[in-house]
Amino acid sequence: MPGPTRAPTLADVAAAAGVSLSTASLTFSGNKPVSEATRERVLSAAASLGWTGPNPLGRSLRRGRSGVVGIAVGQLSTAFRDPAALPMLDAVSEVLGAAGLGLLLMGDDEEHARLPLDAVIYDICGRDDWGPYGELVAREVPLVVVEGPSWPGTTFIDIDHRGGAAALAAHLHDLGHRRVATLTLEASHPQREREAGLREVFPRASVVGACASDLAEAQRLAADFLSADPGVTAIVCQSDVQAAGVVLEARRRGLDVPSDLSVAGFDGVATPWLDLSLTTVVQPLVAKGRATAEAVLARISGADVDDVVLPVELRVGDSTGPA
Amino acid sequence: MPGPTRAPTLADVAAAAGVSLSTASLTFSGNKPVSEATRERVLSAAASLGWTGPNPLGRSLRRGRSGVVGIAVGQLSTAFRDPAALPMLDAVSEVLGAAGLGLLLMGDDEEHARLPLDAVIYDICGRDDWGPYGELVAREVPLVVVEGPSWPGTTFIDIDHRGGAAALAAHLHDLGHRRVATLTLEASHPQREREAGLREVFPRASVVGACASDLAEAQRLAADFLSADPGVTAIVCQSDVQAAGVVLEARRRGLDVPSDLSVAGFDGVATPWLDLSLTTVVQPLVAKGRATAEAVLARISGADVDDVVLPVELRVGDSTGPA
DNA sequence: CCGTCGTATCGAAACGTTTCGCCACCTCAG
DNA sequence: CTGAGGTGGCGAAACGTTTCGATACGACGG
Repeated sequence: MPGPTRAPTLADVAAAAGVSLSTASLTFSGNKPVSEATRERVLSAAASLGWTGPNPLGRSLRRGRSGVVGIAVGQLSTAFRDPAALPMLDAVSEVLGAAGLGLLLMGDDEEHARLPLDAVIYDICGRDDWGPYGELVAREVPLVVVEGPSWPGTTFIDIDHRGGAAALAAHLHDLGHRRVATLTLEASHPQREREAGLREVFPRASVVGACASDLAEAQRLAADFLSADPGVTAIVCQSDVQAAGVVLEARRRGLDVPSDLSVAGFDGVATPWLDLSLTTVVQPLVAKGRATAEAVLARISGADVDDVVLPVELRVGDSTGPA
Repeated sequence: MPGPTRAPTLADVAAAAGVSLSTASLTFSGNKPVSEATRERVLSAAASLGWTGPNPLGRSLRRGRSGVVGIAVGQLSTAFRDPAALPMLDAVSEVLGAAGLGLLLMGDDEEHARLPLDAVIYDICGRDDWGPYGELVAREVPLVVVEGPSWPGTTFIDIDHRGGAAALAAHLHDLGHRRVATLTLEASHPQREREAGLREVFPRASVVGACASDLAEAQRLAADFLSADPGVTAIVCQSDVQAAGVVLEARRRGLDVPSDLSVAGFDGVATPWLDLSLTTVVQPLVAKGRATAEAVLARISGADVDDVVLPVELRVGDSTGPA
């Protein structure tokens, strides 16, 4: 009499096949050899019972792993609106997926710290700290921090913000620019490093403002700035999206880029809707994602992992020219 | 003698506090009252042992729930490049997060079906079917399909593609357009429905081509089409990003939008880099996300859930005008 | 013919939690 | 003083899997 019969378990399969629980388990895990005859008996028993493979919950408890890796990105829509986030996320997901791990989005709320996570990736460029961090450390969940500030007991994946920004600044200096302004990200590790790199060359660069990597916000800040201080010959932004906003705003006021104003970005992402190739610092997004995922895998397997700093590359486009 | 001592368990806490395992559990879950004296004893025992709350793995097995909900979106970078995806994702995440659930990204590989998932959201507009579906159904994992084709035993969340597309088409017809072309998404449920809506008004609309919701691809298709067939007065796209691509390409050829060519989109997302407000069909992205998440919650709790079809709204912008 | 080895299988013990049913005790009404 | 009712706590049984150590058995070399 069927009724609302509960899902079959491996024990049911074993019983139906007339073998022990352990043999049934081995049949599916393949961790030890099983004779062909019994293998077939077990498989057909499983099929006829409709058993669909080991229950992930039981398996997780036994193995001490859930196969789920959290990725903390702050507000989701903000994080993914930045086109730099996607190739990185893709690479992380690909490497983890190949290892059978899944990626869980950790938003703003802290509840997620109670979920079964094997490791957590911190990729919250915008912020310097984050709530559940303490709880995760206490639970000894491996932490991999991407472009974050220094924290004890975690692995870091970073890029050479400072070097890239300095190279870009040198490029502008070579072009004859002397009065330079910068549009920065909100206070954070990348913001500080990138600004420091710029100031190695232009110690007194003025500040347009600080905002997220958002076109409209950048445009607004540029509008205010250009109205007030028409004297600068170049604006260095901390993201390509910001730079695009500045370009659009400059044009709106009749300024030509780059002959009237040079504009530079950071990241090296595609901006197909802009008919101009930005001068920018290209960061290796895919390599960053891979390195992050590989650090996660290593930490999960208990290995010690060295921090990583990836190189960046200056790409000169059509948005910068002689002062 | 400390050494590499394993993490403390609730049983250790109970022993240290001199109470039974069950009492210790109740102290933290609050499922039954515990006297103030013992509560304090247990709490301080937990604190001194460094016990950081119930191990999610044990809890998951016992409760039969992991707290993780999968969301299948196909290739990640493709899915999230579409700006329509983000508000929806945000809303889903918010509602699920409030219920203590996390969102796990399921990419293209099928391994993820072996993870401990309480439910799965199918939001793969681009495709008509997907590998692990069968396995998930066999495991009786609740499935909520967003804008997908009909599948047995799943819950559907949809929008009124056809009605919206028809309303938009009527708007163009009112403006006097008679020769209309359409740029569609790749074959899928939304594509079919939106095209059907258009053909209610323009049965013989020609087809520019089909592509993802991608600016560059749309631009390329528009270029080919406009070179070959200059006779149409309006192009109806199946996404705003596509429409933006068509606008850019039309302008590149010296055509004015809307006086030389009317262009319409779908979705109602922000395109801040376009100095033109698109005529489009606005879909309620946040409501769609909320409805999806609520369906998931209901299905997880075992309830039967009705399918949902959300209304859309025509928004007339500056990209369409008299023929 | 006996000792050894390798292979296939099995039983039992984890993994860490929640919850069901029961017991002991205290209080209060009769 | 006694029985009823309520409260706080306890023991034990799940939840479903993997894996360790032991056992049975056939083959093989001496």
